[in-house]
Amino acid sequence: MRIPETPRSEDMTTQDYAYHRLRNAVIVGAIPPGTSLTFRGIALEFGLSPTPVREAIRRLSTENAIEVLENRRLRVPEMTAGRLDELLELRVSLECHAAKRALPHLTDLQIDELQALDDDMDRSLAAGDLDALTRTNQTFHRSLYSANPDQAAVPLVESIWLQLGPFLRQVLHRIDQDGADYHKAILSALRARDAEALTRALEQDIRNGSIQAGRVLLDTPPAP
Amino acid sequence: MRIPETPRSEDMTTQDYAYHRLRNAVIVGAIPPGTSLTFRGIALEFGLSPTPVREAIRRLSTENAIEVLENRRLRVPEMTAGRLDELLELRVSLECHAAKRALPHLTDLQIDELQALDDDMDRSLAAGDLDALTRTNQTFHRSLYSANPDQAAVPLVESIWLQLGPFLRQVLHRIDQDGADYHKAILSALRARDAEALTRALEQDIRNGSIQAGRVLLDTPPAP
DNA sequence: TTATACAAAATGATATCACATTATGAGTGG
DNA sequence: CCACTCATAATGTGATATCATTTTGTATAA
Repeated sequence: MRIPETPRSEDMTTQDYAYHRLRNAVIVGAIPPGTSLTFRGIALEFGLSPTPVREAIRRLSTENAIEVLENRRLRVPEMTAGRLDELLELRVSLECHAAKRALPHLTDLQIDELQALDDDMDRSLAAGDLDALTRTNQTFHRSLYSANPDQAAVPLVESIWLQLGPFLRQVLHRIDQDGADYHKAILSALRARDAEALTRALEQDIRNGSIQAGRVLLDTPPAP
Repeated sequence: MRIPETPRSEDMTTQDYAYHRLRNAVIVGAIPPGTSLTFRGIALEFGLSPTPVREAIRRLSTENAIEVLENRRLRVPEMTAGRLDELLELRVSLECHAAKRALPHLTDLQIDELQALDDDMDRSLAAGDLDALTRTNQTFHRSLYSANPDQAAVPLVESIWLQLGPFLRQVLHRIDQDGADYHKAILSALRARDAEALTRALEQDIRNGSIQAGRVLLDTPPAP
């Protein structure tokens, strides 16, 4: 097992570092679902003591990104067709709700910033940098919902992203084939302050990944 | 600061005990929002070492039940009118979604069990046991959504419950005045397999607490 | 070959300790 | 009465050690 390294700023706590490194590993699919992990193994690989690693993993297990089994093993949960459908419908429901409630708070300046993020994504796609694409896509959605100053949905959405992580990642290289860029539709809806069009575009943006992810899931049944 | 004790079974891990005891304290409102806590203070009060307490609090902060500030202090977040509204609308959106997706999986037997839980609540209300009422109410909702075998919404809903905890608790003694029992309406909608009526009843059930909580919030502005 | 038993190694959990950082409060000067 | 300084206490963090439990691998028996 090889977990990608991530940058660590000097004011970052060890526990935080372990959390972000593991989180990133889950999102980019570096830990295949079902892989058996141990606290001590991770601590050894990270060159840390078990204490901060345990705290990091407890946080991730609270977010349902990692399962803590009773037999002293940790793993990224397996995906099933039913769970995938459930997570995606939850995403649609939650993110449409969050977007609708953010809309009245959005300033023109903020829409410009979202536009810039979308341009970044176009560049990442052209450059074939899927990691950056994933990251910026999440920033795009997060920024949108965060326009609502009392917003409480983002942490929940992030938990779902974490659970979908490995699969959406696998699917990204197919999405560019699709060509349909729903972010453009989202941006026009924002500019027009059209809640109806906004949720329609967002729903398509999410469901598009859904269909593709479904295909990937069917192509790669879980190992026996 | 006095944190109520909670039962601890012998197979329960220390960290789990600390988590559940703190969680309960938040839900029953034993820790007033804004109260300043420390890891070591809690460890001392619980008679435990700081390590498992830290893990427990990290879990709770991931669920947004407790804030970890940079100035070495922990606290239960203050409630504002905006945040309350946000949390309640999120509850409506999320729980209606979860209920709709649970409905096709619900068996008659499971509906009977929900009916029994509702009867329990009536008894708790008559006996004036608000703690039991709170607990059983949550069990009612959780059981409903959990009928969906692939359900992923319950952990998210629980996070919102935790954030609303102290306020809904304060409000409970007013709700019995109201007399309207939306759980009865929920149960008939379930029996009739009527998704429309189900979400309507659920929405009212949640919003009812909403209105009452709003009043309480206005009655008790945060300390200066 | 398969099943069982058992010893050895690995693991999770948690208390303790050491260290750097931060808060606190008394004392001082304005 | 207020602002500032600074020594002391308190705190968060993380490494280490210990213990009970579980897993694992090997050897023995069927």
